[in-house]
Amino acid sequence: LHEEQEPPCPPEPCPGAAQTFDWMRVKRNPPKAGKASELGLLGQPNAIRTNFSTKQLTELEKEFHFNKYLTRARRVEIAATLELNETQVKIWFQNRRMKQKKREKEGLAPAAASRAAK
Amino acid sequence: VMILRSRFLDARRKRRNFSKQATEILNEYFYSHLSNPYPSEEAKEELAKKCSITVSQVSNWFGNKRIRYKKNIGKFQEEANLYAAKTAVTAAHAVAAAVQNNQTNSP
DNA sequence: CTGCTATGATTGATCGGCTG
DNA sequence: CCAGCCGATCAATCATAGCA
Repeated sequence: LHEEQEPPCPPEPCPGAAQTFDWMRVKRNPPKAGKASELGLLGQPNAIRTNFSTKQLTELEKEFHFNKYLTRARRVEIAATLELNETQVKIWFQNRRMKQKKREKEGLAPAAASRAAK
Repeated sequence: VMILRSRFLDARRKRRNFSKQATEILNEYFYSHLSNPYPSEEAKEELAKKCSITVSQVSNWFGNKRIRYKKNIGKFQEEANLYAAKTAVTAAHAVAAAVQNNQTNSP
């Protein structure tokens, strides 16, 4: 357990002045997903989180069980079929793999928790 | 519209609030590391054990806490001061020990 | 019971680092 | 040099818990 104390005011309690640290200023660039073509108007960066339909999720899930990883060809095919861009399909698989790993890890911890304990 | 987004009522999303003490521990860590509230994987495991929750839950907690804190710093000011004071006591003990150990050699 | 806020979890997408 | 992946995180949203 480490800690690099870099406080601008270590000795002074700084009453009611919780400063603003860098992490509080972090701002993510708005999502650029979606298609500019379907937006007659450009300028407005589609900065909205895409809501996948149940049908799209079902197909993606089905494909995932077939292959955890996509080939370029398969990705293009799926993107076209589901009306999503390749990036969205690629990202979906990436997130899905992480989700899978997370599930596996948690599904095998609650039961066993005594050996390496100490 | 049925709001089919029901996601099948995510059975697992039937949460329970964490225990008062677990929240206490998490907040203590958060506010004592306010300059960088990003616990390492090891720290998360330790917190998870102390709070009797999973590492993922610790991650979720910090993720939500960071976002919500910076979204409205003012709303957490009270809480921040409360924990700041608490950790200050801990720090005071350390300082006291240091002083005591330092009084032997003073010009 | 009604309404609103607090909070844990989920997830599409971003960020930085590493790699073939 | 560059696209895809990983791991962590963000940010918005969902659904319930909790309280007046």
